[in-house]
Amino acid sequence: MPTARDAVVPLDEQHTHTDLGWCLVTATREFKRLALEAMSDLPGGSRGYLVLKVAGRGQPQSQLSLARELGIDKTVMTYLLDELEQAGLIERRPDPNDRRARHIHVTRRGRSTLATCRETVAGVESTFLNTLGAKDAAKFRELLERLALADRVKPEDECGPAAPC
Amino acid sequence: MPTARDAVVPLDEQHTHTDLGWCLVTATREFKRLALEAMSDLPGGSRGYLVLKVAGRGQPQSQLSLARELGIDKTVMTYLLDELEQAGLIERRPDPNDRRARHIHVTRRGRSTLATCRETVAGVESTFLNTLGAKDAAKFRELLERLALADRVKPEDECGPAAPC
DNA sequence: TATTGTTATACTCTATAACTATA
DNA sequence: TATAGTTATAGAGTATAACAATA
Repeated sequence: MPTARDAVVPLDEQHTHTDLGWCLVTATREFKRLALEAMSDLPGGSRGYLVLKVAGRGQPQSQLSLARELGIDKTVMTYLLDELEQAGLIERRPDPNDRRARHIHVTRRGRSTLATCRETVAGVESTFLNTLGAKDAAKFRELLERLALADRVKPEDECGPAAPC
Repeated sequence: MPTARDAVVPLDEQHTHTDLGWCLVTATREFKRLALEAMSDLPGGSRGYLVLKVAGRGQPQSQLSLARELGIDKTVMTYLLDELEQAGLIERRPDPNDRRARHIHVTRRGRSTLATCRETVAGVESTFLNTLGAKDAAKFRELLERLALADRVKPEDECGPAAPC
C-alpha cells in the first residue's frame, strides 16, 4: 500500500536510488557516444570494429559464425559486411568446403584500419573509465566481463577466458 | 576446441580481447531483456518504472525535469506519460506557479504498482548479478554507479589527451 | 524572445519472413 | 529437409522541427 515511506526516505531507500538498470543504460549510452564519435569514419561504427577484430583472428570464419559470436542478427551482418567490403576492409571469399558459405577475409587495409582502431578504442575506454582509478577500472572490467560472459556462454560453448565470445 | 592460438596470444593482446564496449552492450542487453520480461505489463516497461520511481519521491516535478533526470527526450516523455496516465498510474496536474508546466502526480494505484515493481526489479537485479558473489556484486554496483554519474554530472567537457576533439 | 508541452515527420534499428543456392 | 546468405517489409525506437500556450 501507499505508505509514508517515500516521505521518510530511510537509508535503505537511499540505496534503492542506485538503480542498476538506469546505471547500465546511462553508462552504456555514454560509452557508445564516445565510441561513435571516435570511430565515425569506420563503416558500422563500433560494431564494424568488432567484426574486423573477430574476423581478423585465427581461421577465416563464415558470416553466420561471426554474427553468432558478436550477438548480431545474420541479416544485420549482411549489411554490415556490405559496408565494410565497400570500404575495402574485408572481402567475401567462397568457402571451398561449402559453397553456400563465405569466408570473411580482412584485407590489408582492413588490418591497418583495425590497428588504428585498437588505439582509438583504447583511448575511448580510458576516457570512459577515467573516473575510477586504475585499480578500480581493472576491477570493473573484470566484473563486467564476468557478467557479459555469463549471459552468453552456454554450457556447451567452450569460450575460454582468452577467447571470449 | 579453441585453439593453439590462445597459447600464442601475448598478454597485451589478451587484454585487448576483453572488449569493454562489447561487454557493456551485451550485459545491458541481457538486463533489459530480463527487466522487460519481468515488467511486460507495466506501461513503458522499465522506463515506466523509473518514471514512477522518480516522480513519486519528494516534490512533484515537471515533465521536463523528469525527462532530464532520466536522460529521456521530452517528446518521448510525453508518450510515456500518456501511457502511464491512461493506465491510471500518474496524473498531470497544472503547476499553479507556471501554467505552461504540469506536475506529475503518482496516483494511489501508481504507488501500489511501484511497490510491486520494486520487488520485481530487485529480483531481476539479483538474477542478473547472480554470477558475481554478494561482495563483488556490491562492488560492481558501486563502480558502475560512479561511472554513470560521472557521465551525467560533467560540468564542462574538456578534451582530454585520450579523446582529442 | 525563451520555455513547457504537444504533435507530426522522418530516420535509424531491429525483427521477421520469404527467397536462392546449396547441403 | 535443413542451412548460409540475401532481400524486402513492418515495427519499434529515436531525433528533429514546428507549433500553441505561457513566461
